[in-house]
Amino acid sequence: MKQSSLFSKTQKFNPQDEESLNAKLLLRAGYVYKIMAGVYSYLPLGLMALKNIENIIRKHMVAAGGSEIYMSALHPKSAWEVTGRYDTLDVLFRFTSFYSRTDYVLGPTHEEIVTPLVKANVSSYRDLPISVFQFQWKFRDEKRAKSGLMRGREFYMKDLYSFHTNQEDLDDYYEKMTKAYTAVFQELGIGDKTVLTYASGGTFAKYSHEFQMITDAGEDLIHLCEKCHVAVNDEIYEEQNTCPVCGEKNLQPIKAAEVGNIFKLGTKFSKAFEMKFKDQNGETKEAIMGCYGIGVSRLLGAIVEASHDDKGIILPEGVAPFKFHLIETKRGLGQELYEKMTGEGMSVLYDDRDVSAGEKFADADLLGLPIRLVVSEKLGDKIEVKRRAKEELEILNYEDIRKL
RNA sequence: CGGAGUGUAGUAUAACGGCAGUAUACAUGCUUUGGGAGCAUGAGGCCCGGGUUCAAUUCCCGGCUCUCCGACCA
Repeated sequence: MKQSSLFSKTQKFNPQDEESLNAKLLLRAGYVYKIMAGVYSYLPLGLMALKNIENIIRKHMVAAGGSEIYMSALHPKSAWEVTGRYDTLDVLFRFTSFYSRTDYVLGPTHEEIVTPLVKANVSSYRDLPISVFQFQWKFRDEKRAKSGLMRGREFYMKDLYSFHTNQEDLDDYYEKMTKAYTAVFQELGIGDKTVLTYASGGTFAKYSHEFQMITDAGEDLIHLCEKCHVAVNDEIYEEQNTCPVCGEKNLQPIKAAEVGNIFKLGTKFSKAFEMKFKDQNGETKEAIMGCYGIGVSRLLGAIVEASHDDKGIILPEGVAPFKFHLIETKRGLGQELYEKMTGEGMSVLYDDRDVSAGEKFADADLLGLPIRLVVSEKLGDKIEVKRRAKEELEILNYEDIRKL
């Protein structure tokens, strides 16, 4: 894409009413635009990055047997009355139709919607297990939105729900999902910083598991076992606690941001909605459920928190909206290379704007695309290559670029 | 929701009880082209409501907004 036709623009100054790094950088770089506290519009670069994260997650969910669906964000009050959460869930956005005086809910999560849906499509053990997932904007009336994309009132999330005939089958699938999540964060480039964390399990399990990315920008305190790369959330941690895997006593307290959460729901929702099936013996049983979430928009914020320098964002290749950022020091100089590269299917943002070279360099650092290419008169046919995450410059031929 | 702060142009900021200034971005022209270039010209602004005052962007009260701390977080 040509940068001259890119919708968003960079900003020279940090916004004065933002403290968090991800908000400052993403706003300045023109990835997002702030509407109000905890609510952002996604501009082309931000949306592309978001979709890249989404696609990586989708790939692993499909590989784990998930079927992608889309459930409405607008919910009837009645669904939430079934579980009693209409009255008890404080983050629930409720509103009333001006015309009919009907009450509605904006979906903060989808157990109340997915359970009746699966009920309508499952009647036998032969239909199970089944897992469905979706990507969707969720709405939660957070008392205090904060930290840029990290805690918003409207946020993008992947939520997957699994339904099983028995506990062992849920346990197996839960294990499978744990592996899938690990693979997702690895592919997103934050695998080293993201640890499986034991958290409160609710009524049906001893633990739930969070995937916590270590960062000072996080809200959570976890106790890390450096040997096993797992942690215990402070909310269930007690002094005598040891690593749940190896028994190590000295766990390190450290701040982290929750980027994923997997949870065994048991029969809580299948009971409420009477989501039953007939087993081999013709007996009627309630399905056993699990749910598995990943905060997609929060991940974009978390990745920026984890990967930046004083000049701007440094995006991992799987997330970056483009792989290459092509800069020309004189107008038109990069045109030919740009056409050649896009002709061969390479992902390149070509800065063809009529601005000074200095401004282009500064913007390239701010946007944080993985590989910067420079063409100039002094280089001739050669191309200067610099990785955003590194200092070194290389002067290469086109053939070398192709190998990248 | 409790506490603290904040609010001036698209963005970042300054000053002031009496014509609101600068930088940047924007428009036009010329110059320039490897680290946010230069000159000239132009357009653009005091969160809302009330009070005090001859006069309020400025002081007072209330509201709203955003940020931070806390509480909250299937």
